[in-house]
Amino acid sequence: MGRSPCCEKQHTNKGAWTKEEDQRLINYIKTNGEGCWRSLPKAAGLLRCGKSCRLRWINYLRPDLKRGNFTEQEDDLIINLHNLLGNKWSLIAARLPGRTDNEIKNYWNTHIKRKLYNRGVDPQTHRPLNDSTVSATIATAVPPQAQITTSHNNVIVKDVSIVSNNNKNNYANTKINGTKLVCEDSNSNSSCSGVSSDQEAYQHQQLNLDLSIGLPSSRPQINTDSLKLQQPQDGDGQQETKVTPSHGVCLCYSLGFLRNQVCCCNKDIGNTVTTAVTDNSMYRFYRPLNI
DNA sequence: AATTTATTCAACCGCGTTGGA
DNA sequence: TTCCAACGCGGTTGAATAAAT
Repeated sequence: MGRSPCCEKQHTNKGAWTKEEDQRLINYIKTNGEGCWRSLPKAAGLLRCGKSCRLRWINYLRPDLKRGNFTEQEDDLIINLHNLLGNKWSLIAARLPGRTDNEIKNYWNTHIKRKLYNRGVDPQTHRPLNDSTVSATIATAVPPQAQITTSHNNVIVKDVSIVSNNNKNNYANTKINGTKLVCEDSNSNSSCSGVSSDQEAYQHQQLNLDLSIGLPSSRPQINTDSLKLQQPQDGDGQQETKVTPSHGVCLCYSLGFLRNQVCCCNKDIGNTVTTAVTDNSMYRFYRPLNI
């Protein structure tokens, strides 16, 4: 059994694309537009698998691609977005015009990982390499796809917006900093509420959480020059690297049912995770950026 | 100059998701 | 509701190139 192959393998080319193949693909897409990748190779006269054509176009031939080295600003943005999203390369790429998910993924693996290691930061967790203090209690209480990080005394649960079940009865039932959040289907006139409870275990039902991430509309862009790198020397000769952002950065996790919400917060919130309920049953979580 | 090792990145592969029949 | 083709994503591979010996 198993999945059938995406195309006939016997009569397809593999490996590097030739200039002629590139030109055929460009010409075809210019005339007919993107899409219907399965039938494209035959229509374009290419002995390639549809997937291969799609990848070649998206990662290399698209006219809006930016070529050349990544800038420092792009580096910082990638690091920040990865901190938020994890290895969601397509989501990260969506915030970097002209860059592809594949390009960013490669760049991450070859450059940024090393850069972060040199800073003493674990590229997966974005925490200091010698910091292993994650609350075991909370760690067992969040869905497997969520990411947990700590910032000072706060536990930050990220990436809880993976599952979406539109128009069904949905329950988001999770616990952050001892506050259990319940979000129910807006179609049934219910709303989100925060219920303090340190005792209740997480019960992961079906999440219906929209994640929107954006810099606050009324704030200036992050000045990366203001991120101060400190390397205090402790008694054992071990070094601990801390990066102290001079501003908190607003990261809005919108849990609810309205899409395309734009962050509207404009308050400095220091180093704590705070929550607020908006009038459209949205929860927003703010945290300072911690590189 | 030749060989080995490391690095980069385009391309592939497999799997999860989506949407139409 | 179920099935399945197509799409899209993330992890991995391997050829090409650069750097080191």
